[in-house]
Amino acid sequence: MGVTIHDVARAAGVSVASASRALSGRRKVTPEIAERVARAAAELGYQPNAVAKALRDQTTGTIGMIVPGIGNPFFTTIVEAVERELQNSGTDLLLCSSQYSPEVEARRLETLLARRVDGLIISPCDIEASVPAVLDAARRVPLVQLDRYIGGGGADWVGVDDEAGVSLAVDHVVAGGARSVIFVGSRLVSSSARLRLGGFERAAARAGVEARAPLLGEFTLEWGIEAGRGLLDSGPLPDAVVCGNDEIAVGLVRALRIGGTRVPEHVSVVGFDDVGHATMCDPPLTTVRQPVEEMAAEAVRLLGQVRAGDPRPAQRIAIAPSLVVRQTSRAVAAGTPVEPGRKPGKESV
Amino acid sequence: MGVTIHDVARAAGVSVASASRALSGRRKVTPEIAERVARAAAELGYQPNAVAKALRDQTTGTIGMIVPGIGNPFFTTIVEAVERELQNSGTDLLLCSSQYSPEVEARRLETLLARRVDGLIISPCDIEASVPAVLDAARRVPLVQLDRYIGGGGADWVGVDDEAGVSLAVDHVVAGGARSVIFVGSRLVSSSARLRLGGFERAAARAGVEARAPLLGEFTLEWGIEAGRGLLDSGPLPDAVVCGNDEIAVGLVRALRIGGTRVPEHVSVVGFDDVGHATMCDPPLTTVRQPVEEMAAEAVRLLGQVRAGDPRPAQRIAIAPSLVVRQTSRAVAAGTPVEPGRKPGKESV
DNA sequence: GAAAACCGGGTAATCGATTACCCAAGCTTC
DNA sequence: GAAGCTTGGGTAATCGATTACCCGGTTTTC
Repeated sequence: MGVTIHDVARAAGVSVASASRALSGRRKVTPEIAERVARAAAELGYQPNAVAKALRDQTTGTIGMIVPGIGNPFFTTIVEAVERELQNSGTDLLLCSSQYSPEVEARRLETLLARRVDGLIISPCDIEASVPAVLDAARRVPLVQLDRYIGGGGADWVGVDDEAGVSLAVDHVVAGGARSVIFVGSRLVSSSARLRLGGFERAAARAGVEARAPLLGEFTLEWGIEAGRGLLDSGPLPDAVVCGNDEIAVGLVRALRIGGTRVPEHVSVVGFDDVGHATMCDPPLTTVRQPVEEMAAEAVRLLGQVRAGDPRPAQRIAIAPSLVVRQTSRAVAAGTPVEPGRKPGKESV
Repeated sequence: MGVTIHDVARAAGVSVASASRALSGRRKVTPEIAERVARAAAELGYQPNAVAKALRDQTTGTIGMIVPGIGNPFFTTIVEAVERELQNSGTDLLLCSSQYSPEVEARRLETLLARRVDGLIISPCDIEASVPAVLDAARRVPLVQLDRYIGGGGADWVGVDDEAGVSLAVDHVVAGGARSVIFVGSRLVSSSARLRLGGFERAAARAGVEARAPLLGEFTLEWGIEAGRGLLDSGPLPDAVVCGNDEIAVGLVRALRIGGTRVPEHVSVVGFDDVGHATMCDPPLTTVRQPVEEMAAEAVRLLGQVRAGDPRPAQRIAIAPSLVVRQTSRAVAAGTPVEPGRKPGKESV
């Protein structure tokens, strides 16, 4: 291991400067030297040391990305989109997971900064606890928040228009005849969680329908199942459930159906994200689609413009989502009156 | 950006050597200097440049990991396990996806080697096409294959005993009364695909049951659904289906049930991996569990022992899997509940 | 024909952290 | 009291690639 440009230069019988120039082509060399250097490099299997290059150039050609977890298909999808976006720019991605922990997140930020990434794309796991580490990082290096953001502004952000997305969902189920609706989402530790709940409440009020007290847990299938059971156990079902993401929606649908409730005949369910298995579940999920490719492209573009510690006020770029109607929501035209879902066993409240 | 140890030394009024020693503690300094340096470093917000350190030390404190895709929950699970394993060793992980393409994989290997990772953990996407790049990398840096491996040996490997796992599955369905079985897996581009099919055929022969011609596609839910439809369309169903992984199994179960076939009453289905949503699907999936934590621990341990280009013959460490019986396979003896306290056909988490 | 411009090659500085090596001061030891 | 040891600080080399700067030779220009 470790053939350096000095070895190549020696083998080719030239100076390191000539070897470097021949290999990089940044200054002309005679064809003969070019040829000798190329041959020597090939024979020795020379591969430039990116660490040395990074030190000299003061740029590593890498950008860091931190997401809350790689078990969630939404994040893996967006990571893949960012990767694709970076593909031909020659920079590559250092991917980290914060494991939904602000402490781990802060540590990851530290090491990425120590490794002198040229930029950072982060989806901060906690709207409050993530603030200091993210602001500090934004002071040192170009940083763009993607999907989630920290409270108080202070760093640029690209994401979906969560409120608009939830409004689409609410308006859709109301158009399908729903008079009572409920939101099943995650506890309010992230911006997404808050905006989606807020959007839900405003949209329900605007539509003049009954909004039940929301159920808040995690962005997981498990929580969806649990919430579905909870709904079944606690009196008459609402006409529609708007979920914080697809994982919750899939779990919820499953729990409802196992409990004997028909979806969408008894209850409409709408998800959020449209990634992973939304199309593949049974029945296919009506959901709000996040424009992941555009979000990734926009994040990368913005990152190229941001300067570290720029005093310019932070931008927030919210991209419009769209509703994808599949089979967990009632058709708009169905004017049949709402019929209460079948209650299993228990009576309550 | 960019406060160096020189700045700290100047602010503290000492030499860079003293500053370095005070910060690293690798040689004694007077308490007074230690104090002054610590204060200067804190005030300036000094953070050592990992790039410079790496160049000087000839070690980066990173290991690279390449998996075929981060969309597959098996790979994200094993990545998380490796991350956990590395957590307290101070090294961190550069994660890459080869996107199931040997060309992308070769490029990723190049850039990881250029960045002088201290080691590599890779699940090569193609048993044949991945060979040259992986062997070349193994010559330059300690390398351990995890899960999948390349043909012809030449690099150490840690994984599950695929043959034994499939045997468990076959023996289980046979014990449940199956007389005809079929394998639904992936095309034979990876070692896992080949070993699982081979194991299936041998186990079926040993058990003396009819083995139908296998259906081979991708390790995806989509392929599982397609294969399930294919089974329904092509004459009498076998008694049991052994799947190449859980994604396939979940898709297949869904397709069968939508087609009116009852699982496990008409057909038993067994998956492989036991990650992601195996427990959460309906009905919960009987599957072969890969001991992911042990595999990750073993891979990291082995990586610490491997030398680059070691002429010693490559090791293959196959860890024994276990069968997790849930509700997609028939009970071994009629009337015995497979999971005590749970009724088949009723969902529980 | 001389000055200027150009061309292509080499030497050494640079990036930042670490540390081999040197040196001065204070001890110990006989 | 002199030789030797210990202690702790500073100077400069090192890692490898790039490039500012210099230099000798050739070509161009007036």
